[in-house]
Amino acid sequence: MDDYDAHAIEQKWQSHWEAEQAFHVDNPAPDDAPDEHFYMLEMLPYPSGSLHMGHVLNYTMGDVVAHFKRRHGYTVLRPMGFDSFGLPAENAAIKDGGHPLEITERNMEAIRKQMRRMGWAIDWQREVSAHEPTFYRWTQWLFLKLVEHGLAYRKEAPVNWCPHDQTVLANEHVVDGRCWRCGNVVETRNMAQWFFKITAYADALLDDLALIDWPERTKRIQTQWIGRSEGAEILFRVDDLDLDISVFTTRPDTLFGATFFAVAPEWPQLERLVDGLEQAEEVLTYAKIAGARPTEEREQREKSGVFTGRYATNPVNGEPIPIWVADYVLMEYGTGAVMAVPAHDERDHEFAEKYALPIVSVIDDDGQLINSAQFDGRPAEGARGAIVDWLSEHAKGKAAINYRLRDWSFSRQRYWGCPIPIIYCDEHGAVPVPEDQLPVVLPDVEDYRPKGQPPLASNDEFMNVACPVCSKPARREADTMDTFVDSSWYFLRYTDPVNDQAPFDRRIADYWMPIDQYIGGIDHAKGHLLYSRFFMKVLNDLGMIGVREPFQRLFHQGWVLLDGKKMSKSQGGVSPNELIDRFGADAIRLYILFYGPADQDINWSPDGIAPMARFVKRLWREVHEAATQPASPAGVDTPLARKAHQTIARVTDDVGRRFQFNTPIAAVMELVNDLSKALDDPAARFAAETVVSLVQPWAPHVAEELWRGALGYSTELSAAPWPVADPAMLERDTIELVLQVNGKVRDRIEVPAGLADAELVEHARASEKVQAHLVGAERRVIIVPDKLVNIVV
RNA sequence: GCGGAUGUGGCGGAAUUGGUAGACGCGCACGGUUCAGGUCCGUGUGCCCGUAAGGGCGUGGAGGUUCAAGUCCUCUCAUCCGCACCA
Repeated sequence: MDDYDAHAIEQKWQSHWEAEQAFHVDNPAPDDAPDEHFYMLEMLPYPSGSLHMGHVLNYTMGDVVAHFKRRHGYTVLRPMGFDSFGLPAENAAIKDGGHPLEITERNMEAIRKQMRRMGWAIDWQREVSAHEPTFYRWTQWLFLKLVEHGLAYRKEAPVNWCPHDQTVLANEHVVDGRCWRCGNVVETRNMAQWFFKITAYADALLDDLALIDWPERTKRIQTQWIGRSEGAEILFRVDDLDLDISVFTTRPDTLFGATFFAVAPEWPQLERLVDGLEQAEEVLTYAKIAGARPTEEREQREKSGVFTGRYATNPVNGEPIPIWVADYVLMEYGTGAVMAVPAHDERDHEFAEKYALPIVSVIDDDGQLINSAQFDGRPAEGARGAIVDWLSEHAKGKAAINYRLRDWSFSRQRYWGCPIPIIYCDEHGAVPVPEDQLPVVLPDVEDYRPKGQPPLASNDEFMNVACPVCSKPARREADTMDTFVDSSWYFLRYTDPVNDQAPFDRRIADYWMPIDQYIGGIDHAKGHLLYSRFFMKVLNDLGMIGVREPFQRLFHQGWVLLDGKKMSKSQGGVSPNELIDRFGADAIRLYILFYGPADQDINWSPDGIAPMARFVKRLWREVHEAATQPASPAGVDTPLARKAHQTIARVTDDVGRRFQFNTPIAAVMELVNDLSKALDDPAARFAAETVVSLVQPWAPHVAEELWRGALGYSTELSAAPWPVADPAMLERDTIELVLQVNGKVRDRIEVPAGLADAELVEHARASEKVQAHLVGAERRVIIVPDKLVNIVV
C-alpha cells in the first residue's frame, strides 16, 4: 500500500475527467426516447478574484446531489457560468487601471482553475458568461421582445440615486435608505428610465408559488414583497373644482368614519387644488419642503401637514371633509391620497390628535358598525362588500386590489453591462435596434468614471447613429442593463449554449426545464428569484417555452461567516487555494459539508480540516487492509454486513429524501469504525466497497482511486450504480430493550427481535434493577414492541 | 409595531412518526506505539453526590398534556432574519 497522496490522486482524476469530458451531456435528438433527466443548478458566481468558502459549500453540495442523481441513473445537466457584468470589475478598473474586460476574464480563469481543483463535476462545454456578445446578443433580443409586448417601457420617474456609485438603484438595492453596495445615503432624482412591467404579473407570481417546492420562508418573503391587498377605490368629490379624487383603502367599512382627507406632498394635482386660494402659497411651500426630504428622514419625523383650504365630499353621507397635505402619505402607494379614519387607523389618529381634527368611531366593541346610517348593526368585516356594492351602484367607487410591488427599474448609468438596444430619434422617439443588427456591442471608452452622464455617452462613435426608421442622425441609449437581467434567463441558455439563431431552442429547453434543484442564497429571494420567475412567465406567454416556473425545488445554503460577517464578493473571504495545497480537495469537501446542516450558517474555522484529512487517510488505510481479504460471499450475514446495509439505507435516505449532507458522513465514519474493528470479518471487503461507493459524492478523487486501485475495479465509480440496501439485512436479530419504571430508564437488556408483548414483560420483570424499583402495586404496563417496556407502579 | 426562524455537553452538531438525549467529529485526560512531524492505536469524557456500587439532575426559562416531551400546548427570555407611515 502506498501512502495516501492527495495531490497526485486528485490531479490524476481531474485530468482524466477533463480528457474524457466525463460530465458532459448531449442534448437529446428530436427522435430520442424520453429519459430520466435532472437539471441541477447552483446560482452562478460573480467573477471576483477568487472563490471563497461560501462558494465551496454551495457548489460542493450541488456536486453531491449531481453525483447522487447520476449514480441513480439520471442524465444530469450540471453547467456553470459567470455573472460577469457588473460594478465591481468597473470599480476595480477605475481604482487600479486596466479594462473591466481584462479584469473579468483574468478572474474567470482563476476561478475556473479553482473549480477544477475542487473536483466539481461540471459540464464545461456549456459555459456561459453574461459579458460575451454571443450571450448578451440574446439578452438584448429578449429585451426587444418585451418592448414589443409592452412589458418593457420608458418613463420619467423618481429613482433611487446613489451619489457615490453615480447610478440608479432598484428598490431591492436600497437597504435602510442606503446603497447596498457602498452604504451611502440614497437620494431621489427624476430621470427617464427603462422598466420591466413585473407588476402585470403580480398575481401570477403570487398564485404560482403554490406550484413550487420552495422553503416557506422564501415564499413568505416574496408574498410580502408583492404585498397584495384587497380593498376598494373610492371617489371623493371636490365640488368647487369639478374634480374627483380617487383613494385606495382596505377598509371601506370605515368610510363613515372618514373625517378628513390627506394627499402626499408630491401629489400631481395639488397646484390645481389650491389655485386661487389664500392658503396656496403656504401649502405649496410646505409640499415642496416635505416632498424633498429623504425617505429615511420622512419616516422618522413626527407627522406633519397643512390644510389646503378645500373640502371633499364623503360619498356615502355627503359630509364635507377638509383636505390636507400630509407628509405621511406616500405618493408611491395607491393613488397618493388617503381617506383618513382617525378612529380606526393609528397613523390617522396620531395626525388628528395633533391638528385637533374630529374622531368619529364607526365600529363598536362587538365589531359592529355604528354611525353608519343604513349599515348600522352589521358586522364590520361583512359590511365591506355591502358598502363597495353601494359605491359601485352609485358610481362612486369599486372593488380594487393594490400591490406593494413596483415595476422593475433596470437602467444603469454605468459602463460594464449589457447595452440597451434602443436609438433615440427626434422624430420617431425611442426606436428598437432591428434584430439583424444585434448585438449592440459594448464599445471601449476612455474613462469609466461616471460623471452624472453614463460613460458610454462620451463615446461619439458609439452614440451617433442613424435612426433605423428615417436614417436621420440619432443617438443611442447610453445606459446599460441591471445585471439581474442577465441572470434572469442564463439558466435557459445553458440548455442550448451555442445557438446562434435564437436564445435557445424551445424543444431543448422544454426537455431540461424546469430546473429540478436550484441552490443559492436566500438574499436573492426578492431579487433574482423573483425576476427569473417573471421572465419565465413572460417567455411562456410569448410561446417560447412550455413551463411557467424556472426553479421547481429550491434550497438555500447557509452563510459561511468570517468573524460574524458573511463571506461574499463585497466582504472578501477565505480562498480555498491554500487549503487545497495543504489538505487536498476531498478533505475540504468533506469538512465543509460535515460542519453542520447545509442550511445553517457556519462560523468559519479551519481547525477541523486537519482531522478530516486524517479521516481520509484512515479511510485509505482501512480500505487497503480490507481489500486484501477474499471477496465477501453473496448474501453474507454478519453484524458488519448488516451495518453496511444500514449505512446504505441511511445515506440514501439522508441525501435523497432529507437533503442532509452532514449526517451521511457520520454514518460512513461509523461504518469505517466498525470495519477497522473487524478486518477479518467475511463481510470486510463488502463493507470496504460500500464505504468507498457511499463516500464518492463527497470525496470523488480518493473514492475513484480506491475503487480502481485497492478494490481492483476496471470501470468508473462515478458512473457506477448507487448501492441498494437489502431490506432483509436492515432488520436486527437482537435489540436492546429499554426497561422503565414510572417512565425512568432502569435497565437495558439484549433480547431477540420480534418477541411477543408477554415475553417482553416477562423479561422486564426478570430484571433485578427493575425489581428494585417495583414498590407498590403495578398499575399499568406500556409496551412498545422491540423498543421498551414501561411499568407504572 | 407586524410576521418568521433559532436556542441541546468545553465546541460543531445528532436524535426522521411523542419512546434509550448527546450519534459522528473536535477538544481534553490518561496509557501505549513511534520517536522527537499538526503520526498512529487504545481507554475515558453531560453535570452533581459517592472510593465504588449506585443515586439525583439535565435540551434558554416557567407552567401544562402524557405511562413517556428536545419533540405537543400556553406563557416568557435571548439572538437573528423579513416587512415597516403600504392606507
